[in-house]
Amino acid sequence: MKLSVKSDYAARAVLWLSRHYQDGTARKVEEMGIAQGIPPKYLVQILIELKSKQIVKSVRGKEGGYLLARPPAEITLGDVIRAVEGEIFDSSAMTDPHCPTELRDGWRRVQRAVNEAADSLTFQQLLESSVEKEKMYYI
Amino acid sequence: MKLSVKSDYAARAVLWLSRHYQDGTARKVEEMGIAQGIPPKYLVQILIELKSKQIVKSVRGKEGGYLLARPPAEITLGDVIRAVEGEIFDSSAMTDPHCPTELRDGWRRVQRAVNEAADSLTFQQLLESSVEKEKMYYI
DNA sequence: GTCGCTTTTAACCGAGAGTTTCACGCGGCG
DNA sequence: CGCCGCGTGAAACTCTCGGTTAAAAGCGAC
Repeated sequence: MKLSVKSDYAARAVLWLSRHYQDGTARKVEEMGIAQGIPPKYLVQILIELKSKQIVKSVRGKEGGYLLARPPAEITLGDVIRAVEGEIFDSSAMTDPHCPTELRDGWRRVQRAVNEAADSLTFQQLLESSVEKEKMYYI
Repeated sequence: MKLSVKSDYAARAVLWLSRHYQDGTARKVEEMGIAQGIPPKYLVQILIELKSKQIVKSVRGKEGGYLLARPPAEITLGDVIRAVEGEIFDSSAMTDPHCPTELRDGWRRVQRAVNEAADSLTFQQLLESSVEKEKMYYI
């Protein structure tokens, strides 16, 4: 069970946009891609999916680019993952009739756990966790 | 993020062996495969991995087969998944230096959540959850 | 209007992992 | 010794992921 790079890329992009959320100005895909080590041509696809799920907005033309559709505090890690991947923690077991129901309940239980964990983590918190760390250095 | 069928198969196999744990007699892989809807030839490979992780034992020769290496109460869902897949919830983000540390901490957090969920679920509990359900019918 | 900059969309492709099957060697029980 | 079922490696097959290409279209400036 491994997380796709796509989800990681998406999260990086949103986190990066979160850092620039204050100024309310759009950022170009290319800039974002280079800054975060993401192939820009690939990043485009991801951003489009994020846009269709109302997580980011876009403006066209010169001085165009992307920006968050809502404040970082209202975007959770779960939102982003679900946007690019379907349901977090999918499994063929969920639909396979051969899978015993007891086991399916088990899978659902860990599924719920990962969902709760991902949904209780906003990008605002991620930002603050970084400044939290900087404070540590002052001690 | 999706669970491989392999993990599902492994869990089904262990659950099935758990049901027959009492009699302490070995069960053939063919029987198990057919009963659980798992390609027997594939199941063999899975069982070998489970055996190398001390989750099941095997006996050879006629009347040979597989049985649990320890009671169902001492086998967790996490044990089984880790046996056939490496670490549960792996991600390239964990090692990629381009991934911001704040985000990496986020990933680790959900990783911990899924690990705890999987480790706190023993096959004994899964078995009991099924009889639990039968009791529901008596109401 | 049109030129240059950007996003948007769809189609495409290579690589690699996951799944499944095959063939054959080996080990123990009767 | 002979049978039966585990043990193991490798071949074939499928499918998704990661990434690229190219064309279409919106927006602003001149």
